[in-house]
Amino acid sequence: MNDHDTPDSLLKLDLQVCFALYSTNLAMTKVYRRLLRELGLTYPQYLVMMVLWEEDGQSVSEIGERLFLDSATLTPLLKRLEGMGLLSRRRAADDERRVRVRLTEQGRELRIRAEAIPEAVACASQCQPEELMALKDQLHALRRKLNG
Amino acid sequence: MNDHDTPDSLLKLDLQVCFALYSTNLAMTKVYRRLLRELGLTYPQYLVMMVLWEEDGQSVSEIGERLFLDSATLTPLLKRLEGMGLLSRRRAADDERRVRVRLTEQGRELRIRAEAIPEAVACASQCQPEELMALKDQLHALRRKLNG
DNA sequence: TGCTATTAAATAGCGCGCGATTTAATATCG
DNA sequence: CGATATTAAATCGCGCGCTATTTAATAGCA
Repeated sequence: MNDHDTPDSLLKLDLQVCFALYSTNLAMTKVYRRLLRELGLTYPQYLVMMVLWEEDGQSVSEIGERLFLDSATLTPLLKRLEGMGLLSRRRAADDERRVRVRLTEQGRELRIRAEAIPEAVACASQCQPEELMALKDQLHALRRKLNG
Repeated sequence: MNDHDTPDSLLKLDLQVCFALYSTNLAMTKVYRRLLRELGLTYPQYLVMMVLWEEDGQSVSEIGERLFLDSATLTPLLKRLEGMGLLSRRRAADDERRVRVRLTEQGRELRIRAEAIPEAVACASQCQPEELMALKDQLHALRRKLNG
């Protein structure tokens, strides 16, 4: 039975979109898991490292704004990265509520090894750049609407 | 700096797609969480219920194939749904390795209350049906490539 | 100044998702 | 038949992601 044949096609359609989002995200995470294993990182940890590679010394909430995550998720994650020797966490001198997160030398060096990851993921996706660009834009638009 | 200005634009582009997928999925889950709270379900539990509403009496691995999940995820989840009185789990008589999952009367009845969910999600997404359809197809295509 | 409100981060508890392993039942083959 | 291989589900341990709450520091204001 096709969606268009049912009176509630709109309802079923969006369900399929949400499940497509959910299951594709699982598939994407699996690809990253395999690639990131040799770096010793999970995908969320990799995202945090990328945020810091782009701009070091951000606070927990600044990182959270970039990644749409809060301190309940980030604090334990950052502690694990700290335990691996990739970064340091210290209260800011001017405002001791804030915790500044700084890369260690080892954390900065990891970037070089991580630069092979995107190409490997692109290879696994086997998509044309235009497709990926279009998909990205649609996802961003949907995210904005869902968050707003 | 625009992606097109850098020599590694392809690499950055796909990163953005993966993060878009990740963060949009988080946003989608948040919307569902609020809507599903009154039903007492999480989004993965809701997915399992939908699979069973569509065809009752499936085994754990059959449910898993539909949802791209394995028994390590499903067994505890199904036990929770069983504890809520929504379904029963029993070893199949003809092959005692398999566990048949059946909806209870209460589980079947929940479907009526759940029918309001898709419309509410569609409303939150504020997208045109054509957009959602296009997005769904692109996600399915990407998922197939990532899984394959 | 001193009081309250707000903010940042941390914590506790729960439910996924999964890699790895275990247990038990069935299938296969000599 | 019996030994081995395969399969289905369960189990264990870990890392998110989140709600709700707590702790501590700063802001705002009489």
